[in-house]
Amino acid sequence: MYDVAERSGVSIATVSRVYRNPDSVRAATRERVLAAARELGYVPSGNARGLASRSTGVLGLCFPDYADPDTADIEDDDAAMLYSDQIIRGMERAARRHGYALLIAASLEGGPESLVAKVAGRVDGFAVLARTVPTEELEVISRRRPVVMLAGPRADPSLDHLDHVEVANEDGQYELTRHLLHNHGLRRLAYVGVDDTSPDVEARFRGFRRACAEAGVDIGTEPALRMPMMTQAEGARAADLLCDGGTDTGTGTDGERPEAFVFANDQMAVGALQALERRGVRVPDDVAVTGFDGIPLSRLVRPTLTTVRQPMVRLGEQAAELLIGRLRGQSGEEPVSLVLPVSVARRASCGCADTEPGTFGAL
Amino acid sequence: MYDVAERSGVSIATVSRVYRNPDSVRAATRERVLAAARELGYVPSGNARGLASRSTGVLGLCFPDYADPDTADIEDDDAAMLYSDQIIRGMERAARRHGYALLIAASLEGGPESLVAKVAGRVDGFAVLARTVPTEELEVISRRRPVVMLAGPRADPSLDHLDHVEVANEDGQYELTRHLLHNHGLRRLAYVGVDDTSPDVEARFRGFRRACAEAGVDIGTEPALRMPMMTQAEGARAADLLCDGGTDTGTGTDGERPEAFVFANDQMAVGALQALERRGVRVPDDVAVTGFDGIPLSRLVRPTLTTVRQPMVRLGEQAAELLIGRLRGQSGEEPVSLVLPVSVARRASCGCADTEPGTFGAL
DNA sequence: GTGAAAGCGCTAACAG
DNA sequence: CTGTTAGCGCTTTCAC
Repeated sequence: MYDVAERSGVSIATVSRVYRNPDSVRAATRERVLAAARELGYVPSGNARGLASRSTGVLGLCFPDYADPDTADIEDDDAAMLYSDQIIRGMERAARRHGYALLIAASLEGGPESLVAKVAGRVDGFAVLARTVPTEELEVISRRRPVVMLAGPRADPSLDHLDHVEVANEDGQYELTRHLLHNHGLRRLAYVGVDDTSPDVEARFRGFRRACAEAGVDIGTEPALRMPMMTQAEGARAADLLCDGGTDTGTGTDGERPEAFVFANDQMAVGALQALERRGVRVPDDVAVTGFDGIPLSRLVRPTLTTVRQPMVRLGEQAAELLIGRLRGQSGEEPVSLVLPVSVARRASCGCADTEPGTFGAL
Repeated sequence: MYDVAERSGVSIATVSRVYRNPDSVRAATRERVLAAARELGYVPSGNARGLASRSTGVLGLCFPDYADPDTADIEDDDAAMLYSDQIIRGMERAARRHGYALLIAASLEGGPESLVAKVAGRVDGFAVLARTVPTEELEVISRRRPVVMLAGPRADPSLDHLDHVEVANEDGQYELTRHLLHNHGLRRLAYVGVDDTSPDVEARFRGFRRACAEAGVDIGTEPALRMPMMTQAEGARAADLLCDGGTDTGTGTDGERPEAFVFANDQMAVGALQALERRGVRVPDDVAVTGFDGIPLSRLVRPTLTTVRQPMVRLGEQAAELLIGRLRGQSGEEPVSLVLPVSVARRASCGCADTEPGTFGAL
């Protein structure tokens, strides 16, 4: 910058002005500066800028490196769009609309200084996919810049002051379950959750229970099954267990095979479809299967999977909007908490005709 | 940082050491510092750090905001994974492996200071999707930091010094065309390109020509058709034109409908499938249709689309590796140029049985 | 092992 | 409209 100033015969202040506020500089001067900059190959230092102006014009996003090994190599992993990809997309778009760029990093452990801290130090504010970052670290960081939590509701009270966006897990599962109950007249439903108690999954289960309770179907207070992980492999295992009557908790089935397997996510449901096909159990004729999430894979499997679609792109957009609102000092003091609506995708695996666009109709 | 130093009774130099090189500080001191930092909610400033150490630990990526309006709202645009998404994924992963974060921004016009410049100023090096950034600007920036071009080959000689990675467009199209020629015995092939001459598309067409020439099929030196854009709508229009004998250039068909429509990308091919269905022309019985890219949609349409799959995730990974190599001062002076291999996906639209995993087999 | 001091490259008043 | 002058918060020799 000093060189540019010298070469164009002005002060560094003027060079600075040319970039930050072009109109405040006489056109001729401006051209001279720009020309010098071009000749010198001048690239303004974002760091120095940020330091001096205490703001970076960058938003951050931390997400888990969620690579389910089961799906990792489908199509060289080209086709399977993960949550994080969609959130990234939404957030980048919204950020860009407001002139921000997006810094992304999957969480990674580290010494006293994790990648999160590194990201945090380079952005004006950032979003975190729930449970990606140690609570304590988040707490510390959130004292200095706006942070919004994504998807997982405020698990920890020490994080209650954070803004937060999630999807309607409970309502979605409730609607789906009602569909099974009322439209398909099913009664013996088995819910498959996960050991590791996740707020999202618990909310979904609550929706399931509520629907069952309203229909007078007793399914107990616990999922029929809790698997250690929410992967395809575990989904397949769950299906096997359920078929073999390996459980009698909360299915209301007394060992009989349930009429519907209600999975806490699509991954497991897809694994189940696979296992059922292997065993020769027909879906949906012999048993209905449902998932949750609406991942692209859910439309690729046969039968197509009935599920609850989450608006992940919107999630990312909302995160950016919220952060930018905070940065502008709008959105008062109160922490904001948004719940994005979901929609039930009725497809073949519950016995519906798959009328959904997509196979070709969408084109 | 000064506060942390004071509170823990050390100098700022020591605080700095605790974060950058923990082992150079006595354990007791270190703990004291860390505790103070926690109490104060200290978040190291990435900017100040970068300024002082002249490096950011961040890689950048500029991509076009490629939102084909035709596909934009499929499934709330949740399902359609764009190129950029895959490249982002690959690049983030590779960057992370080496301790870098990734700063992303879709290109956007601006005053003297575009978003690109902003990104450039905040990263140690970055990748650019071809034709996303004005050549001149790139030239200037690349004098200061490593830049790698993605996908589009060195269009401009002033950019010849840049590293660059692309996919085997020509070979891919060549293989696909040979398949049509030899395995399906087709002769009257029509290639559909685009007006706006793109290096990728030209390379693909060269592959097409080469295969035709080798098989003794004359198709002239120009694509049968060049559409203004590579969208579904244009693909549909192209199919109509071809069916109506609206061209007699280079099809070798003299107005008769060609036996195969070879599209320069999947988008157009998908649009064509749609148009053909409308007209009652059966694919592949009446005419074969092929695309290029291997977008997820190509597996969702019926018939599934025969195409050439590009390894976009690898592209992103390579970009990151290349940059990091440069930053480490490895990879000598010479610009590196990589060509990633592609693979032909033989699916239903060319008359092959779609044996490809994915519908269920992949699970 | 720890402190002191000199910048890193830019922005933002404040004068002129 | 343009120049002067302080820092912004950290890293980094170089002493101690």
